[in-house]
Amino acid sequence: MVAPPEKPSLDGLEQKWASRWEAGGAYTFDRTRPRAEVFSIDTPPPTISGSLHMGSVFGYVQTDALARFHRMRGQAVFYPMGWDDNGLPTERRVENHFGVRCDPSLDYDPDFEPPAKPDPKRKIPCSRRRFVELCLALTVEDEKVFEQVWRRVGLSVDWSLTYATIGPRAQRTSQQAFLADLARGDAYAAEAPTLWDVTDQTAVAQAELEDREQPGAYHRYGFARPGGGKVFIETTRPELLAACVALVAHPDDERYRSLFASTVRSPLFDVEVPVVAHELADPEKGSGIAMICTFGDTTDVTWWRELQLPIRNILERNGRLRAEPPEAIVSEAGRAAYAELAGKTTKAARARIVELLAEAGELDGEPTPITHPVKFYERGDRPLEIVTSRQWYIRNGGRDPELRQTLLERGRELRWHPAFMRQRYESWVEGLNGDWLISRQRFFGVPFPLWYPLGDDGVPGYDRPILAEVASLPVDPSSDVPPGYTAEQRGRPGGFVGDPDIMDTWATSSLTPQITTGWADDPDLFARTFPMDLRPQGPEIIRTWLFATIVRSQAEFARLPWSDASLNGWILDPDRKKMSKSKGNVVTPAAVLDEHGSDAVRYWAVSARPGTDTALDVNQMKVGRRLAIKLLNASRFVLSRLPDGGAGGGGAVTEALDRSMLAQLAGVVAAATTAFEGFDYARALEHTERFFWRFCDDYLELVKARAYGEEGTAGADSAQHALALALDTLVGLLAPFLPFVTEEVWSWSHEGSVHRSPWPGASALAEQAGGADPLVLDVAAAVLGEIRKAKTTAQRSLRTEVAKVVVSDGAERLAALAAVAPDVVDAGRVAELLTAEGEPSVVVELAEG
RNA sequence: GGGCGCUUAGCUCAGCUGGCAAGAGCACCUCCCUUACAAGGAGGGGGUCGGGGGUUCGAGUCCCUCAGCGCCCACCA
Repeated sequence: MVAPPEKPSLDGLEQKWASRWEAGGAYTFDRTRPRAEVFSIDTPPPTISGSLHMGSVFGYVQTDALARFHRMRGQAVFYPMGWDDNGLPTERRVENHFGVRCDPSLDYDPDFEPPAKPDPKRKIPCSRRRFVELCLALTVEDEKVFEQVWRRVGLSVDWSLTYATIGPRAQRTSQQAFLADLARGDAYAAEAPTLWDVTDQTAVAQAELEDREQPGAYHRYGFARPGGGKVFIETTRPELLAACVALVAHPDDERYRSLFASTVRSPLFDVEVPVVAHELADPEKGSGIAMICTFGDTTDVTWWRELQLPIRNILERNGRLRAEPPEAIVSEAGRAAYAELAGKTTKAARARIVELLAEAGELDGEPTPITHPVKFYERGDRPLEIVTSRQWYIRNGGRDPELRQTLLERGRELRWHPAFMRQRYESWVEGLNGDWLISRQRFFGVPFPLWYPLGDDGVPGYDRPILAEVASLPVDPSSDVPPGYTAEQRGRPGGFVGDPDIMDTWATSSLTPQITTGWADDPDLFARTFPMDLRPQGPEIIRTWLFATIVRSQAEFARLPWSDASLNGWILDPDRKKMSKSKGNVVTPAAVLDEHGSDAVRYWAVSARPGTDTALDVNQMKVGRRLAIKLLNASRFVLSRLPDGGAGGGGAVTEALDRSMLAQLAGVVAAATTAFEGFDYARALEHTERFFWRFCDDYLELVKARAYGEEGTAGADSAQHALALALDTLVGLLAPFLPFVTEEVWSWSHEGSVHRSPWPGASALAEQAGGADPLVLDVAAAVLGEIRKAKTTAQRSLRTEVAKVVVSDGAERLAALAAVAPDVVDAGRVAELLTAEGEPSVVVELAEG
């Protein structure tokens, strides 16, 4: 306990208290507590290779306010922090940072050093193991930056519970969960057409897609009908003509009905393809009949599958057309035409085939420019292609109506804050069109814990994988040896090979509840923390993180992983655009924190309604700073009036004004508590803040003279007890929002941390208020307000003496006023206060001066 | 094409189950060094609550409809 300084200031509070909290273990999770007394939070692990921006601070601070509330309520708050460091974003960053690229065919060279001057145009190849080492080195640095900002804004996480998605615990959990999924049949491998990013050369999942409007053109050309004449199709992908396996029209389309079950011949390549019927063919689109290629888009995949068409693949994984033409092209002219396209990118091939079609007189008219949505990998910059490959999947209801229904029901069971966010979950689940593809042909991530035996012919036995033993996890099949084999047998006929892929980063992130609560390795902790209480996150990752987490929990536990989910809003720049790096409007948190201070920035974040998009508003931070300074000064004043500087306690509150104030405060505590219980931190703050200003502006002024002892000891005692009680209550109510300044103020009159003190209770206040009427304070404040107004209007100082005040009002309000008349007289410097029943009015007569 | 959210003072936003003579902060204007606070305080001006219809004694608050903005989802040849 330290007496308040003469001139309280916010300077230095952040460093001072952050280090004391750390040293004192203020936020350490008490793992002896039973599940019922634990509040566990499934914190989003930020992508540490991404830039830190104010949007992150925004959401995390809101969650922290909730964490602090629950901690003060006496719960053991389980609040870990994770770093999402695996996956493509880190690989990209490492490639650019060090000027290297991963070449898995290279042997490990421990002496390999990245170039001194990285050249983005000429990245030096390095082995997979070395590449992963570089990734790990860089992520460690990135994590430090994030941790510093989180500590700076005062997140009350238990830093001993930190994890990384590439760390051993996350790897073990991911692999163990995968093996469990595999055993249950919730995970499986399949060879199938998949969406493919040609730049990163990996498969991607439905959840990672986004549509982008792209310029394109309809190209119209004809297929030769059997009896002569042509049937014209329109396509935006003419370069896939060689991959065409059929034409399709709607079964009811009169124009093409006669062609069904017949065949037509393609231009240039002279390949015979059937004309088929399918409901998905839209008579309104183009010419009403479409080319089915393997594969131009996902509709092609549907047609190919449902109509059982052959596959005619012309696209390599690098996005270029294959060197050899499909076997179906037999004519010399056709093979020559294909040779013109071989090896070209789709874009170049498109340009060339248009020329070829035009030269051959096959193009009907000029291509018609259009813009149309094209699927992209969300992190990619070239359109996705579809290639057939062997991949791992996890069942997510995309092919199983029963599971889908179960997952929808889980979504309804979950309490969403705000509730409307559930709509996004529902539309996502309802729109699923396949299982979750979790394998990625990349390097920095959690490997699949299995190997394949090699036959005597050197061909992997994909249908009989060798699984890792759970006790051996985590394993890396590219360096570890499967049970029953020796290292020398790797890659040899009769030996084995490791599965080369890694898991999608969401396949790990979807297990954050399992990772943090110790599902795989700490049954005691697991029992105390799972299922968790709260999943806080951004709305943009409902379809990925939130959904995938429910999928995994449903598979393993057949239950929700948490009871509540809170969704924060977007941060918009002052022009109401969503902040993003590409727009160059990102403000770094460090700069903002430096300028305004943590409590002020936190105030801005927690003023925003849950789930509401919010502008980055510097003004709001200034308001928060003002509130913090006000708290310092008001607290200093209150404590200066208390005997022993506030260390004493107890005593009775007897005066009407004091009791009325406490009665109002009791209502505020109740309202704030209710709001917090409903995860509405912003409303809790609003109630508290409104009262706090009323307390400072009116109550403190009204009670001041009495607190100074000008009205005798009894009145002073009552004031002092009320002041002490109110101050402790207000500091407690504000603590979740402004942890630094409240801790400072608390330390002036208490030992220990306010953040470990009990959340204020309404009943103790109500007891001291003794059933007093909240109206009393309101009436007193109103009259005082009129007196001030009179002085201000007269352009006189507030110290000006008042000769006479005549208050006219109803009996009830006059009675209230009578009870506090001496306080009003003192605060207003009034010589004579008269009252009369009648229409409400306050007449103020200033003294001469 | 389906869905969700938003539209309240110049700006950023509250206004929860209908009672508001419409709020806060910032900005603007006036005044005040008052012994907690000049990184302050006291006051003031400013809004037909997006448009239109309806329910109701009463609507910013409920219903319908239209418009604009943002977002989510969708099999977009």
